[in-house]
Amino acid sequence: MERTLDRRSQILEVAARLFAERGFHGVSVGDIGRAVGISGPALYKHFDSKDDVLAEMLVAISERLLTEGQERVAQAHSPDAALAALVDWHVEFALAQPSLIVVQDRDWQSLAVEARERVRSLQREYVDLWADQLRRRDPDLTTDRAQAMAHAAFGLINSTPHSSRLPQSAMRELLAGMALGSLGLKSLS
Amino acid sequence: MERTLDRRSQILEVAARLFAERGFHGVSVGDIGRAVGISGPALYKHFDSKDDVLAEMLVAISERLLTEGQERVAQAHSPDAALAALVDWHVEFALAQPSLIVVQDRDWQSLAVEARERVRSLQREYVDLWADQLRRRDPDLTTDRAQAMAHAAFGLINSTPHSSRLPQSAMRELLAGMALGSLGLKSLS
DNA sequence: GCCTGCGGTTAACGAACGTTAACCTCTGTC
DNA sequence: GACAGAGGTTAACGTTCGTTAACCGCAGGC
Repeated sequence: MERTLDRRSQILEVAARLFAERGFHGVSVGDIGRAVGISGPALYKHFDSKDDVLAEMLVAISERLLTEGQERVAQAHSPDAALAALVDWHVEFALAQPSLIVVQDRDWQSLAVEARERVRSLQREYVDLWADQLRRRDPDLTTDRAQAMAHAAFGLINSTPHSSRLPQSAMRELLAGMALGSLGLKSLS
Repeated sequence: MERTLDRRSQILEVAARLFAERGFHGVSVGDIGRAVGISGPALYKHFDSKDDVLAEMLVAISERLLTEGQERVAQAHSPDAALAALVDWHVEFALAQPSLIVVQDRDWQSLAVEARERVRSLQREYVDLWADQLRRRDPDLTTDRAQAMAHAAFGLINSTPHSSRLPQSAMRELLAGMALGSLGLKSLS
């Protein structure tokens, strides 16, 4: 069954899909309500506002990406292993939650200031998690350059919603291989 | 001076910047008018509708990316050289027109059916331009996989609006190197 | 067996949107 | 020097939006 998540989670899930398809401003609260089987203003029994739905969604993603990323880095025994673990994690997340990935880099600008700054700060920390490992591997790398490399790797991996023709396992292997290649790590196969 | 482009081009340019910042649905015709120094409905002296502005913008980008890409491939003497030329071209375009890059992959879904299909078709052709060169280089590559690789490379290169800390020439070199690395080509330096 | 509160409903609101209408002011043409 | 058209203006339109208000049914605790 599984469609008996509590309403709140169900709304978040469905709203993510709609936001990914049409953008935050392209989706009305009526659309969201209809998609979960309630109608319009009932949404306000669960959230303070439409902006709140987006905020909760984006803060949750950013936190999840960061904390799981930190854990995987902590368990790695070399910068190369850490980077491989980060790539695997990001690929896994992007393949499992393509809608969230799309919303995260398309609609964060629609957040109210407070939530926006929280999300930005978490994202910066996540970028730096990658950048630090890159600089441990190559101490000549400047911080700016390492951050730009992390962003580029995210862009590569986050492209997955744009090309869903491949089976998931093939896509996972392809994206991980390309990401490692782009960062100058030798791919396994 | 140069700010005496004809109004039409000026509107397209300014609208691209606004759409990139806030999304198509997050920008009103009043916003666009204000940004070019006229007010609201005056825009209709130059375009049939707000959708028309977006359509013209996106069709122009897609055509430009494709035709210049085709020319660069035609002048290359090997698949490797063709891919390097495509990477250089895409990087150059993304650095010169970050707003257009953002709008192109964020707001194409807001297009009316006709324009949307035209843009999609041009984009498919551009993807295949890349995919064909990848398959000439490695005949074992399936079409689906080659297309996914092209999309991933676009994602990497198109990440440039998200990280503008580096000087442009350093960014050009970084993105080109990473893109080639992701595609399995040996980078020059 | 009442009552409280959760999760719904429909109706209504003011604001903002895209667009149209009506009008004005130049500028170049015959 | 009348006139047409290009490119502006403000006022006004209908629609849609996010949100609030008022109301209702039902489950669980006392």
